[in-house]
Amino acid sequence: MSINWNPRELDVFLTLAQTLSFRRTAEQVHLSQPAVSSLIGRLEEALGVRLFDRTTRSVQLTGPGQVFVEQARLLRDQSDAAVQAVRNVAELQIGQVVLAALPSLAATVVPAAFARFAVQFPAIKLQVVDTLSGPAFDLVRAGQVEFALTAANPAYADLDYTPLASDGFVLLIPHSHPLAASNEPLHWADVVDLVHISMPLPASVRQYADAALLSHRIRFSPRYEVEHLATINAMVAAGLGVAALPELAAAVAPQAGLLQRRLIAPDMPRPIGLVTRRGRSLSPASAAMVAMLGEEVRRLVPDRYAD
Amino acid sequence: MSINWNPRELDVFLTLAQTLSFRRTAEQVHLSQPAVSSLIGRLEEALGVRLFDRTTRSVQLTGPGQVFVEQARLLRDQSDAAVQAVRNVAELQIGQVVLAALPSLAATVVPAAFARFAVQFPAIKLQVVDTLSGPAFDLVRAGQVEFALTAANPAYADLDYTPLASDGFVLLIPHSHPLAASNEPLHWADVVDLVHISMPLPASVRQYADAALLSHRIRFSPRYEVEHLATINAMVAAGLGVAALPELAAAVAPQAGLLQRRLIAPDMPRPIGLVTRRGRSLSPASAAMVAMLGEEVRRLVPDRYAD
DNA sequence: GTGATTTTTCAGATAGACTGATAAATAATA
DNA sequence: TATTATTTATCAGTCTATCTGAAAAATCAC
Repeated sequence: MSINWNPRELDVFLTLAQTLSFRRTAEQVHLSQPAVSSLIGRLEEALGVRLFDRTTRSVQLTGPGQVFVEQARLLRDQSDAAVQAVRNVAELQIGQVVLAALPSLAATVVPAAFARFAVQFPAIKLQVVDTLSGPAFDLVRAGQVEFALTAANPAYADLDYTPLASDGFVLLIPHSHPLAASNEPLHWADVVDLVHISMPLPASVRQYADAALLSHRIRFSPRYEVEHLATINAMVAAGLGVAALPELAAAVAPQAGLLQRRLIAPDMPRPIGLVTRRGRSLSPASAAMVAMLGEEVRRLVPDRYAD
Repeated sequence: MSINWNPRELDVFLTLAQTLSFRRTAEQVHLSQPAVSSLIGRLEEALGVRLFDRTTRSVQLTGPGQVFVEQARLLRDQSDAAVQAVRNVAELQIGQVVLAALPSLAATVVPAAFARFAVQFPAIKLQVVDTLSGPAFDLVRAGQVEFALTAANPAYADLDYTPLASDGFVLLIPHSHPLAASNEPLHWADVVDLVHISMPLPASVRQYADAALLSHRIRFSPRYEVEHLATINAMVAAGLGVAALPELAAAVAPQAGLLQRRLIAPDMPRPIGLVTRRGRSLSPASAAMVAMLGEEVRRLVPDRYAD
């Protein structure tokens, strides 16, 4: 049924249909004249139909030949369109990026990266799913997002994980605070007894901190508990107390008049990285987005613990 | 820009996209497995895009690969449609026949042939242009009809002419007429003095007869002149006289009770044949129609003068 | 680590397409 | 009518692209 032509053959056929001369066609398509003869002959044999009435002095399209001219034009256009469609994906002229990210990342590096990406590739649709670490892995595995920006999780060994940065704890203090004098890392033990402002217990940030500190036998009891990071920042700036937060959370609602000092002993780095389906390459659009996200993450949270 | 794919390659690609296994694809398309590998590799290189993410344990379509699946399906369908369209013309599933014919032929052999043709090839459109000999040649030359069924004309040497039959004169007589006794050809000289019924002078049939007889010094003066062949037949049948008509004209309105005897001395055969553009093959539909017309002509008017 | 399965790589074989030369056909010209 | 110019078809030889079979490399399961 199907014939084994290729676009080049169609091109030669269409050129002949236009010039009605084997010799001139041969010149135009950069083939010898016998090659054009046999190519048309093959096409006719494959179709089982004579496409040209020809003598040594005249070449004319037959009825079936005229029909095939229309069909060949359609085929050539379709062929070019197919290549173009694939190239468009490859060249970021079309496509989409769908990713999952932790709330703190979705509120910091993701908007920054999206803004830069949209300028460079305006035709790509962008979508971020704001979710916790566990569901982020599930979304990647189910193929609902192409990749996730989240904390490492050894429970999901069937997915690929590429570390980008480490999210350590910092102590948020006002400029005027005595601890603002130095830049050295602080020890938890030296600051737990200060007046702390934190989020309510159910918040993942708080869970994470409490659990980690507990394993180091440090009791952490903040005096103020407020719902929003912006409120914490404002209260710290107002001098009501200090706040121990993951670096990324501290960056969510930046405010003037605040300083950060790293908290160690224990150092509780949370490795932030890229989660993808194993053995599945990213779309060109996603690959470009990953590159930008990486830059933004490193700008905000230097990976002090890398290798 | 354009890639040198062919339908077979697309087929292999689509099979691989479905099976997601090089080995099984190779089996299905009857190729060795390395051949499938290199074929996909060539396709990827030509497109400049990776179509499959593959390890030795898994094969998955990439984003661009998915786009190309849709495009390849469209291309394959288009390719099949192209072949089908051409074959439909060739196999008389679609198409048209447009021919010119002399009035006497358009009223006799053409309807008979059309009737048979329409039964065998119901999808072909049929059209006949009822015209005189000169315009018939012009219509063929201008390409407005594909061929013409008409009398030979040496003035149009640039067109091909294929003789089919000869239209000689017959004398139409009633059964009861004394001349009905024999079947031998009659001599014009023996019948010009009978009571003749004919058409008016402007009619081509009459012009043709008068001119030919004049060149043989035979004076022809019919007593009755009527407009329609059917009327002539009826009058002859009623015993009002006889009628000298071309064989084909006599066949236009056949009537019971009439006999024909050939008229000779002079014998005035008008060669009836097929006129086509030189070096231009007929469409399959027209070729089939020509065959049927030939049969009908020969059935009605045996070519006594052929070769 | 071992074995089973699958894809990739490689070397050799082959079919099909291209080239150049030549033949055949046709129309114009003498 | 013969000759010439031009064009397409045919043919033999060469070459390239693709195929096959064997072996290597990679990956997962046990």
